[in-house]
Amino acid sequence: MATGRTHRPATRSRGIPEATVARLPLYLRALTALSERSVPTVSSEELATAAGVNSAKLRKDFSYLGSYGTRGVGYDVEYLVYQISRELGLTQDWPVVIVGIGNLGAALANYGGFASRGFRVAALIDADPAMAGKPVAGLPVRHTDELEAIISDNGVSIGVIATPAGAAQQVCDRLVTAGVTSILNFAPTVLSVPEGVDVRKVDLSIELQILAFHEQRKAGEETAAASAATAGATPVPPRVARAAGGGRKGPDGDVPAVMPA
Amino acid sequence: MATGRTHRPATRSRGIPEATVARLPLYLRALTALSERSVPTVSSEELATAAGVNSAKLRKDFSYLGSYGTRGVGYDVEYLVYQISRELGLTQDWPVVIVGIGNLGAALANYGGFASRGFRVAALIDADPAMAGKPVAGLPVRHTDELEAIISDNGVSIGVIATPAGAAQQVCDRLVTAGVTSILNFAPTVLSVPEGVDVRKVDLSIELQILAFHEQRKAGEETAAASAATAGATPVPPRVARAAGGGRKGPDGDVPAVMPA
DNA sequence: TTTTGTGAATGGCTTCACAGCG
DNA sequence: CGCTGTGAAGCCATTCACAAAA
Repeated sequence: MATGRTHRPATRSRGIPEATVARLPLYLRALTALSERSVPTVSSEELATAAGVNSAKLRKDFSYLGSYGTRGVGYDVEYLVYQISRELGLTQDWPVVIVGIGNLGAALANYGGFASRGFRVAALIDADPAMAGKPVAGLPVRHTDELEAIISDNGVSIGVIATPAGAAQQVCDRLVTAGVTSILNFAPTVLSVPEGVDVRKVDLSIELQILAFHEQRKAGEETAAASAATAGATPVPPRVARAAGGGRKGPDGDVPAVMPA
Repeated sequence: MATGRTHRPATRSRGIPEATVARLPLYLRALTALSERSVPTVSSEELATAAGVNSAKLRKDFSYLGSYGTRGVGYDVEYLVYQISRELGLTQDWPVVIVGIGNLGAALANYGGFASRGFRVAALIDADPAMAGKPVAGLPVRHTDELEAIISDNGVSIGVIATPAGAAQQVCDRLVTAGVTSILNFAPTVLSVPEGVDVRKVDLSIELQILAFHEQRKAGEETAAASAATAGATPVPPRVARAAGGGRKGPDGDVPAVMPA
């Protein structure tokens, strides 16, 4: 429906696998902690434990960046911190805007993890005129009308969307038109963006749903048919146009196989 | 160091691939939207577009759940909503606790996406005595002392950690001891948990760092050596015990290759 | 001897392409 | 004839295991 490709075009980033890129911030965090304790060197085994991965994976990841270790010794902490920071682009200054200053937007504005990694909150933007001028996390909230000006004045290329779902696509379009090319989306919607724009999505309820899936599996081993037992407000299992017999059935045998009346 | 396995033991969930499980909530959201518009059936192509994936993947995902479609027609929206909800365990009621009622914790407590999907916030818990009793999102904040009692009184099996990093492991240990077996962690730390406990991690700054990586790649095509140009407060590139020559170099040729003095 | 760096083996996920069913 | 369901192929990521370097 919208413009061409959607949702992470996965631009095969020159050589470094996407999975490795996603782990670099993890390594960086562990290394920073070591650096603060003035630990000079670290082995792949130790660092892997601290980052919560296994050491073979870590060494392979680092091998994509270059040979930065010393055999028989390990990795120089400071040097690795620098190399990974540079690889991630954190030696630069990245101005970001946060759009949608509700509970979540305010939490993001106050989050210390941004500033400490080269991300500078250039502006907070909200559509509510009553919010305009009110200080949040030490910054005055600006009105949406100013969005385009703020983006171009500050050379912002990364935008964070924390609006309600209904407003997200519209905000996204304006951000992109104004020159933003990377978007972190907290709104529960799939955003359409033109080629060349990266979108990453964080969805709080999706994570919980994944946990619930596994949780259910754990419980399923004890209580036999626990499905409809616990709830007090489960809606009626909908009947549906669905033929009996034929293909494979649901994996657990307890498919209702409801027939139309 | 800590107890046995760490960070997502990836319990090969009987039949359904992890990647598929992670997409089910996405499909569910798209289907719910269709359901609200009273759309009776949907093709894999349409639904895939709405969910931001490609249609072959969607069909393969659904094939793990069973044959719920009708050839030549598509999928019955209501029926699929029910099947996916059931598969994810959302037909049950899941009481959750949120520990750490700072900015983020409050945002989570107010987030509507939980309640609408079977997750009921059973309690908000904070270590600050000054917070105790104060209402947040309509619930009184309880003190950490009551944590164990709250968990067992409400049969809570899912916990959300939104504390500062320093407190996270301790809170995690107490949650696990009290009976929680699934944890959603917003604190920027790797949590150690015993076998059988699932942990999922949401890290706001990691997502931004991944975006910065790609952003840097985009910019790199235009401005040649942009690395140290923009910043005004970049710390000194650390010198380090690193021999010249030998192995492969960094992928972009501009490795400083600093020598010890 | 210790620990890295990496080919080779393995396993999982995605995509293709089409048989089969309605 | 349209669209699902799915083997088969291809791709990407993880893990193994060891040669090479310090």
